[in-house]
Amino acid sequence: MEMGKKTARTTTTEALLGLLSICPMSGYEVRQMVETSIGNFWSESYGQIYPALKRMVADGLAEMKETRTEGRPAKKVYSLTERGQERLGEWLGIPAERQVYRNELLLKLFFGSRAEMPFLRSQIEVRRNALAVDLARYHEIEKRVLGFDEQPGKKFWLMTVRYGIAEAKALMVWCDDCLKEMQ
Amino acid sequence: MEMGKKTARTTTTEALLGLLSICPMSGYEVRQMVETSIGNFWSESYGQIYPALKRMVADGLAEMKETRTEGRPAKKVYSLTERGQERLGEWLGIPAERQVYRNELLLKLFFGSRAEMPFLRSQIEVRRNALAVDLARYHEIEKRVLGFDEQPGKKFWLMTVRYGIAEAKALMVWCDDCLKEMQ
DNA sequence: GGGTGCATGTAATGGGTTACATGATTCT
DNA sequence: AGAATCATGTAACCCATTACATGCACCC
Repeated sequence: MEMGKKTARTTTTEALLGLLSICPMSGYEVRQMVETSIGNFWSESYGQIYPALKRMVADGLAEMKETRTEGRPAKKVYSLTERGQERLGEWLGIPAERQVYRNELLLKLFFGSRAEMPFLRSQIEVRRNALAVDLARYHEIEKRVLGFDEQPGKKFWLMTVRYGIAEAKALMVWCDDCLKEMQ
Repeated sequence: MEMGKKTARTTTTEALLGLLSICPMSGYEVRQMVETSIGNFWSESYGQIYPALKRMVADGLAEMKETRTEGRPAKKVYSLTERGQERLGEWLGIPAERQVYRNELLLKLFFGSRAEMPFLRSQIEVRRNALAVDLARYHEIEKRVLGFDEQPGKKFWLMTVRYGIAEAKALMVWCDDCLKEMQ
């Protein structure tokens, strides 16, 4: 019953390995990075980040150096150790698992016959609008990334952005189809 | 900092309200329903279902009746009360929130410059294949649902299936684009 | 007697967000 | 003096999965 998965699950630690591989950072900067660069498909809160960084140092995956900049509070900058880089490499080699994302909109839609049609339509309209906003933002990001100098990460960042674009476009079409159905 | 969301979050209870509105069921049957009908966009485990059903009875949202069928273990069948139906209606009226899904594949891809290209390609190939399998299954489901008699839920079930189809198709194209990029 | 499917549940564990708590520095 | 931003952390809580525990009924 309800079977065994030996959980080699991806977690905060792996995300931090990746981020620190781009450049050494403090916990606060990690949080900002998450929001500005991988925020479209990943999230981390302080409550996860700070303890994880500590653990990584304890496990020999990262090193900490306290630094002071003129006119700023002191900060603790973390960088990967040799072992941390190895660990990152290992993790990148394991195929990503697909968990079932819980999709609240689809759940509500599935029970649509119990709802009032106008409410339901508005559900879809709200989503369509949100997707349009996303799409515009993704195009912005794409343009910005295209402007970067040639660097190793560039092509991969573009791929992640284009995932967002492909998904948003497809789902907008789906929304339109649904709205037609609901007349 | 890290702001207040007054959490009217969707949870097991709401999903159960919906499922029980389709027909009265036992916890065991709920689990089966989840796997066979909404499993593509929702998940629930026994560890959630049984306690939630109990709570719903305590909150006056559902009623329990123990029934015995010849040659089967006894089971506890739950059905919605008046209040349960109202609660379902209210929930259906609230626009679904979008949480940021954590997408492990994109996370790995974002750090792609630290990985070996063959590993990375295989990540994408694995995903492409999984999507193809999904797509075939969705088409199967679509065909089956189209065969149903006319009933209130039918058009909504089709919408949820077509969401899966739209998404899978778009992401397969994305996979192909990525693979071309990675040569 | 043993495997399988039906059926109900709890406890341990994991992983995450939110709220709380504190403090430096800079700008207005 | 007060607001905003930079900076670090902990504790409470929530929700979910996994593993464990039990038992009936049926068929081989």
